[in-house]
Amino acid sequence: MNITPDHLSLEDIRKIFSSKGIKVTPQRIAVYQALMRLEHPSVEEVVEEVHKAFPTITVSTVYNVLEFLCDQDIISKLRTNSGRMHYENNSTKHHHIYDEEKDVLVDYYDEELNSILTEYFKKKQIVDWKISGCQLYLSGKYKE
Amino acid sequence: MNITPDHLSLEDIRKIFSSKGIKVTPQRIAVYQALMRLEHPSVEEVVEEVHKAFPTITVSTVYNVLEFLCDQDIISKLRTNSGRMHYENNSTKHHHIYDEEKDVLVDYYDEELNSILTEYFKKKQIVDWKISGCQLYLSGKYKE
DNA sequence: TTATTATATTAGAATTATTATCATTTAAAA
DNA sequence: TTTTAAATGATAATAATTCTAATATAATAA
Repeated sequence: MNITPDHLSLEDIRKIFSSKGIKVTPQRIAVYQALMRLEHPSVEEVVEEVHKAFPTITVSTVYNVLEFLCDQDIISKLRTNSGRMHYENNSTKHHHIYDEEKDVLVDYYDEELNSILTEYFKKKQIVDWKISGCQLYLSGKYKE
Repeated sequence: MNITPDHLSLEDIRKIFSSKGIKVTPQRIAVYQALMRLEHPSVEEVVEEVHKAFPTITVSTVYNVLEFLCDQDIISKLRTNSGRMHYENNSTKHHHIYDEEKDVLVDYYDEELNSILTEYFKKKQIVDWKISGCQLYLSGKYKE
């Protein structure tokens, strides 16, 4: 079974932090919870969401916390061509489609593709590299 | 046969531009030639290289030309997590590995992978999307 | 060849996201 | 409760990129 962050209670979050020896602060919890509610948000979007529950948190802190959670491998980040950084929970493996027209990033889940890639890179080792991430970055236009 | 930009003469470059109805300017040629000599350079690196042959060109112009050549599908761009934009010729299809430690982008050529992906997305259409780009973005650490 | 004109180049200002600094506060161990 | 290393916050600094508007030029047509 795949535990997705959507199911995490406040106690679960505290546990994730404590188990890694990370101090539990209200700011970290708030940022993590905001990330649970959003899809690969930009920092600006995280700030906006966090402010609903925690109006006094500063932008600095949001930046600090997001970067820190990345270092701890609790969340991950990626940069779109627009130049903004986006963050997301390390839950289910997925890829991204970037909408060039609207400058929007969309999750792309594809279990079959995952298996193909995993299978491929299991047999094919890239010499001299220790690969930690593998994401397909599709780009195009959404036809509505 | 695959014509890679390394083999292009000045006349070839003029032809590429003219055939698309693009004005041929010394600045555009210089930028394009610089791109032929470098591997997915950042704008700063392009500027440095172009300056060797064309010291009076401005940074503005380099930005303009690179963006313009992208619009014309002559070159393409991608952004690393460091935040800088990188440009490269649209020659042979390839992917990228991003070295998280050194903040360096490396080309990853893999014909077998290309066929697998092409094959896969031939049979699997992503509904409501017109996909124009498909790149694998690997990240990790180089073991020297 | 020259005149015309739409387009390209340029210098510099403005913007934007992000990072750095450092004083203040706080979580959690002793 | 006290202690202290670490986290937060206000603000300044930076870096890459975009914008603006004046000037210059490539390519077309006369």
